[in-house]
Amino acid sequence: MSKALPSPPPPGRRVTATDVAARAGVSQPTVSLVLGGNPTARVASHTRERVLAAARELGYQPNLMARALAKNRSYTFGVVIPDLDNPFFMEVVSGAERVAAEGGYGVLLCDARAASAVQHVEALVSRMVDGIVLDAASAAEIPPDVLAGVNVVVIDEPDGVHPGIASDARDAGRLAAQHLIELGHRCIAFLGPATETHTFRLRERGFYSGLREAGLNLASEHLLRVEASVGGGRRGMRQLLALHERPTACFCANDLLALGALKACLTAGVAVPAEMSLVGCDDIEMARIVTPELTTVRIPAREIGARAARELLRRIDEPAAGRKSTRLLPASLIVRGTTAAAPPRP
Amino acid sequence: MSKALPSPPPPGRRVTATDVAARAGVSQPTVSLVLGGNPTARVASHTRERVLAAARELGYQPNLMARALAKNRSYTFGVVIPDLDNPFFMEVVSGAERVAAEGGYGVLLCDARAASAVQHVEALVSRMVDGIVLDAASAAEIPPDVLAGVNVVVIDEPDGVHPGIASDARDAGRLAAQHLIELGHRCIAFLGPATETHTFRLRERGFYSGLREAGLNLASEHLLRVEASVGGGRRGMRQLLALHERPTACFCANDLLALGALKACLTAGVAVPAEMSLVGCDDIEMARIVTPELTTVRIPAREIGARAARELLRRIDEPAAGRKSTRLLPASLIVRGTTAAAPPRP
DNA sequence: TTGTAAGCGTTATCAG
DNA sequence: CTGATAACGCTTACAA
Repeated sequence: MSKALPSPPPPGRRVTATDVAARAGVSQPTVSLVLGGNPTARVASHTRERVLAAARELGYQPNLMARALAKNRSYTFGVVIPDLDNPFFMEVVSGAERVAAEGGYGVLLCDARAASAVQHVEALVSRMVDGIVLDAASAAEIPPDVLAGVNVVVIDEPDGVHPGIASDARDAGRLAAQHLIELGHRCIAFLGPATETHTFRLRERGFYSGLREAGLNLASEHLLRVEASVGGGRRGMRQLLALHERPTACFCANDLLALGALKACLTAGVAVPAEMSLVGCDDIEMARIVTPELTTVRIPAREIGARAARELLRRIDEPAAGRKSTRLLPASLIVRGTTAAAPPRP
Repeated sequence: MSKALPSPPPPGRRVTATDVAARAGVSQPTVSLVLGGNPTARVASHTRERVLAAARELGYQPNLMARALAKNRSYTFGVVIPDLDNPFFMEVVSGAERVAAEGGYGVLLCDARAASAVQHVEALVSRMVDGIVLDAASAAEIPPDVLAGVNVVVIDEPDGVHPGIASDARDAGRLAAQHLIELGHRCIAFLGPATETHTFRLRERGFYSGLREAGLNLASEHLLRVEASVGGGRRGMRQLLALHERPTACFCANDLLALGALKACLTAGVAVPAEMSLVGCDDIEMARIVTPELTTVRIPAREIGARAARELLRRIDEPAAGRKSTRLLPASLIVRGTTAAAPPRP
């Protein structure tokens, strides 16, 4: 009789802390004290063990929604991404998801194509997320007041108001320019996305300044803005190939564009890299799969996602954290098969 | 004095239904009635408007956590995926996210590489998700009892206990076999992933039966199981190329493998499709980017994800829904550049 | 050390 | 039609 088990194994409902309490013969808050992981709360090891045993036997799992409501903390992040079909962003998501999961956080994924970024962010706030990873393009669409008081990290856009994790986009552009110039190219084109995000502007500027340092200029007809996708790259390159003064090299502001451009060249019978050198940016996995393999500037996508999540975690613990001086992640040139010395002038 | 506004604009906290009630001069539950979207509850249009006005002025957004707790419904789905780096799964996620978002549902993304599928599912249940989309490989790892009472849809594995959305994997394999046979190939290899999931087994079997129908057989040395990635495909094809009796064609159980195989051929100087025909499976975007473009069997990934989410939505509304007789989504052969007539026998 | 009581922001069940 | 009142499952003072 010393071991009466007052409560029967639970009915259909999920096991609650109250069930555990009943079984352990303690009050419900005591269960919360034991299992809540609150380090300041000391409880007799005697009862602690009883509670733990009861919890184990019943297979208790705390209800995170209830906890969220009580603690005003959902242990969830939101991640808003402009285009899930771009492998670059998937890597960012993947990196963020990993560190979030390790920290016990869930990740709510939002594709900004399906609904507007504003709607997504509002929904996330309604869900009491503890932080949001936002890409630059989406961030730009959001009126400042809806982001007020939200823990936000912006990817690739130091907007001055939110902390951000960014790659050294300027250097990325410059690296591409320098590489092509060293190979002897003098007539170089630029293919960029039509979106006006900071990163792409910087890649472009870095590229220009790289050209300028070598005394080169970009003919306006050699600057093309297209949709940021494989299709866009294809169309853009077709246009460049049709030009009277055809460039001998092209820097594409991201790898999808570059892959499209490569495809357009091969389809048109233009030899890469013999007649056209191509440099991409991002270094997505695909870059190593095409033939010839794509020369590109590597941006550490996974690392960006991981850092963004870590930054959110940090700011949850110490909300006082001043806007950390956005350290830039380095970009690095990866020379593969789509670049070669410029053909001799005709 | 007829328009006294009792409550000042809200302090730092988020606006709650109580704030709205105070402002509208009604009780808090009334606010809930008006904004809760409950169609059966009728409220005087007079007060309804006052409430709506107050809500608008205050910028009220209901707290979904609180709602979740009260309604025992979180308006959130979980999606567990074995490998976020496989574009096929990203498409599945993308499709699921879209219909979830349209239905007002959030999506918690879980990468089964970061943590075990069991941990992910337990975490999801703790978060009171209203449904889980689970890939076959992850589903296999999960003890049945942790899935008890959970609204689950399994991707590509009719396991008999949970509803599933699946492609016609058997037919996919058969289509590949028939295509290669029609091209005159007689010595055909198979490259599959080492994982033992239903879909891949079926693709394999369908492939065999396609061969058998033509009186062909698969030499055991022509059956290779490798890691389900580009690298795996590369290594597998290298092995095949080194064989004394080298096959003239190969069916790869997914596109990543096929792309790796293609890469291995091109690297080794083996002409595709002249000396080696390749058929992939999935039809990821990359398939159209490589040169030559990959012949493959199309599996409608996005549609699978979308249907999985729709099925969850359906089963939330009518939990009685019997295990819908998993209708198979058709696979279709997409002939592109990596297949050609078999070379004449030496 | 532990139990009691209050509260998180909703929704649901009833009286009035 | 509307307003109390009681959940939902948890955390956090505060008392005992």
